[in-house]
Amino acid sequence: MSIGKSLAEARELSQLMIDAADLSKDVFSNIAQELNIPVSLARAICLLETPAPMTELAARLACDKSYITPLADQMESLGLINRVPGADRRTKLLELTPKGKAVRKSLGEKVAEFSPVMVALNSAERATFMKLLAKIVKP
Amino acid sequence: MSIGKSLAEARELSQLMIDAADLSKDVFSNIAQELNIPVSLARAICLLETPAPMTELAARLACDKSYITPLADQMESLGLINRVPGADRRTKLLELTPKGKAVRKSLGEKVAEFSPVMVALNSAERATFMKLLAKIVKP
DNA sequence: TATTGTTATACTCTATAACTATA
DNA sequence: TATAGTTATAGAGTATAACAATA
Repeated sequence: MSIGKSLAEARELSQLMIDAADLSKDVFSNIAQELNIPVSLARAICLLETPAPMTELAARLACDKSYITPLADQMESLGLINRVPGADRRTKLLELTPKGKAVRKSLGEKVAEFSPVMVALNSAERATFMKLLAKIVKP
Repeated sequence: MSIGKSLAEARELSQLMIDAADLSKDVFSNIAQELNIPVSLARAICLLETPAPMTELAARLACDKSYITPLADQMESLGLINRVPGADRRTKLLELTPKGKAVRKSLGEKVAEFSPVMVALNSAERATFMKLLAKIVKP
């Protein structure tokens, strides 16, 4: 294969992958918007299946802990979580309220229904896609 | 298939796809950094195979034209492009200098060599991957 | 001394709106 | 009137650093 060709292939394939990821994020944003939840909060809510310390949530979101405080403030003021005592007196767990759990369930259902990978690919294709993605991400 | 299972699959697959795209972007950022080019400029340079009006570059980068001016300023001050007259007296074309072309060539070569999709997948796998991505993005 | 969460601040990226000059 | 590029400004999203309480 010529160098020029692999160059073009690398660019095209990388760009297509980025486009697909962006599309997936856009769909998630739209789902969050329909539920009247800022998308940053929706992401956090998805990661709160069980109560978690704020530092742990920061790790899951791959962001700084200082970013979590205003996020938690917003979720709290929307009645989606409560700050409950943790192992320490330092630690606060973010725990979904019943309303928060309902929102999380709705998010999950809509993601399963409208996520581009679910809409565009059948079960066998998704299995293949998963294997290829794992190869790209893992090494 | 249970609803719970497809929900988990949707999330896992979407997240993996986003992770793969982020990895690809990180690799590109590192390549740009090694060449001492801000990544925003590197992206633009890749799209300037032939001289293009600034509005056209904005369209290719999917951004507002007002974002192009400072980008062009930086590229110009680094000696990577020149603003040359276009069809109109309004239009300016961004044209890579010899240095700009050399940087673009280096970028292309490194992308072809280090892009995660190229590193992780063989030719047949890339063909499959491309088809699946096209299905996700196109419809 | 190290860690949890908070606060205040600052930075990066990008867009909006108003402007100039052409068309 | 519409278009190309520019300018000034503003906003979203996120990080850094210093701090308080606790360990």
